[in-house]
Amino acid sequence: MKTKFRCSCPITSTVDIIGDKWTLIIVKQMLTEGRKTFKDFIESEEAIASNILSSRLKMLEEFKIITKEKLPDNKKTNIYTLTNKGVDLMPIIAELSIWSDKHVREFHSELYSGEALDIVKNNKEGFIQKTIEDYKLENWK
Amino acid sequence: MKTKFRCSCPITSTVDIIGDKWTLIIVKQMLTEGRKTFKDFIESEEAIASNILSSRLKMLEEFKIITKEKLPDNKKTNIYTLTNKGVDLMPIIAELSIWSDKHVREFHSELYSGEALDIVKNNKEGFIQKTIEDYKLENWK
DNA sequence: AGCATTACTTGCATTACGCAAGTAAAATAC
DNA sequence: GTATTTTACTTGCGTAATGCAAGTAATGCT
Repeated sequence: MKTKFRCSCPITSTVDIIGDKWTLIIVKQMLTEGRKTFKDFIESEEAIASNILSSRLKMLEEFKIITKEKLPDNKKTNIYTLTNKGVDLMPIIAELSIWSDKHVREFHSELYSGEALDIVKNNKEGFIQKTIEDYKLENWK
Repeated sequence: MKTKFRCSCPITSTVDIIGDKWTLIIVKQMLTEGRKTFKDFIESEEAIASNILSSRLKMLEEFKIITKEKLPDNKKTNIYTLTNKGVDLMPIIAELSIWSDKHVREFHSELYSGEALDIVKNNKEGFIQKTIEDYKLENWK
């Protein structure tokens, strides 16, 4: 997986990295669903295939968006953790959810409506900061 | 091109629509580069292939993100215009540029640094609103 | 010791993307 | 008014990304 940048446009270059069907979904699952192991991701609602997951985790590590480590008392389970670069994707994820709530519902009536959506709509910046803070407290011990 | 939604998560559903290599690039070109015809997009720096462009424009029309029309004095050139749903993608695009400026530069040293980036960093909300306003004034006559 | 779990890899089918060429209709040039 | 160019595509084909099912190796659990 060698990412080639199409040009020098910052927007296009970000899409070159995270512009696929799975990368942001994995980051979302880490930030908002507490997933951190291979198994966690495999068992998610979106049902990513294990080969795709494997290649994406590798790519995310290469770009320093996540780190991979083992806990001292378990030599089997890998723990994937978002770096600062990774949690900084939260504003993008928040905007995706806002756009969805406003414009996707029309085409997808079963879209989830929950408390988190109301919070992000009423206090976007606060929600982003709190999600990041909570993630760090829980995972950056 | 039939978009199937993977699940009821708002974030995942937005990625189901715009999560590919080209969709957001086309929207960016409309909002920030003034492109509006097939030719405009073909001639862009990113150099999209004409068959991909064609299929994306169709998809964007189906999702009501853009409209297609002809000017009264020209029966050949189609004008593509962002709808309200389309311009509402601007916050996502702004966040992509911010993340890029902060975290992509490390891997892509030729990344463009321009006035627009400074503006978006200093006054994100203002920049988003002004870009949308300017687009509407120019294209929604 | 034996079974289950975790984190993968491998093989193959399908869908997305990239490149080159071709086409039809309208606009422009002569 | 005929010829050339322009615009907006489509078609064909090769490569890359994704999806699905099965297999594997090492660790942890009983």
